[in-house]
Amino acid sequence: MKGLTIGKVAKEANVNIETVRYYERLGLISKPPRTESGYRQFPVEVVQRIKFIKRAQELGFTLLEVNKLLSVSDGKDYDCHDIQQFASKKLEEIEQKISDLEKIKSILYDLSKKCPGQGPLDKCSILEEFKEGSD
Amino acid sequence: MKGLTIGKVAKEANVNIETVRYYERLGLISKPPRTESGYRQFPVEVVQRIKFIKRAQELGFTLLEVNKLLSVSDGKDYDCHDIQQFASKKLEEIEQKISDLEKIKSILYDLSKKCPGQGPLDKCSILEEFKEGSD
DNA sequence: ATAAAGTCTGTACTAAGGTACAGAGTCAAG
DNA sequence: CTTGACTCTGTACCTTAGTACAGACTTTAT
Repeated sequence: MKGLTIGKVAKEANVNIETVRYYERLGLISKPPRTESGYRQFPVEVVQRIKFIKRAQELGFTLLEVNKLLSVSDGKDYDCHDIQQFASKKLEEIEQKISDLEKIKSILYDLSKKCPGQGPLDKCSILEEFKEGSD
Repeated sequence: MKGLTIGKVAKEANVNIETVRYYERLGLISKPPRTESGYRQFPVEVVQRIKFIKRAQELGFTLLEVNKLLSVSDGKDYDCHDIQQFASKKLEEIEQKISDLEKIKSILYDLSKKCPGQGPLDKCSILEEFKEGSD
């Protein structure tokens, strides 16, 4: 068979078959051609695309946002102004995310450092660090 | 009234009143004392805590994960081994998140750079960059 | 002292992101 | 040439994270 069956795609991308169909419905991946009998024939790239989607989700982007990200990347019908706007907004968000993650990182670091020394470790408030900049 | 009413907390933390109650139910914030008549009296710190929760969510942590993060930070019933494990697992995840975010960042950067020069910008695939390391 | 605004509990609803069938047809291996 | 593994569509269901009342009580502002 030409192209990948849905089962292969799902397996390669580490997702449920239904998830693939779901993404197709949402337009996150494009409708693949079908065989005579109606079986989907996916191009191999779709696996990469699904992995990207999953990853972006774990980074806190919604499927809608991922969709836009991908559409722009696909060169879909957006004008330059639109893309500039979108990119710079996302960039800001990402900067903030990175900086907050760095904070959490250093907190966790402290936390685990305090640990082997025993004690109730009650003064390691994660919140202290977040007094500024989280809002 | 001693402490903050639920309405004040919600307003300060920029969330719905119901969300505050919801978090209380889940144990993300502890049950506050009540007035004679049953009104909640929240300590001011709760606002900070809720902001932290919201922020962590935007970074892709589930409420369950946030709960653990906070419990550990609160010095709750975990032994050192537990905390070490947890912290190092989370640290790894965070490192990965940061590195993926950096990737997306540079992609967006490229995207917006290509833009003013017009053209269909069809070769800026976000996916190319994700071939390795996303899984 | 009375209205408006706030709060209480409990239950029900929503939206996002899937997941799980049922019932029917298709493909591939022995 | 049949049996088991796949796939199809469609609908229903699930979890997470809230949100929205209803009906009753409390506080506050005038």
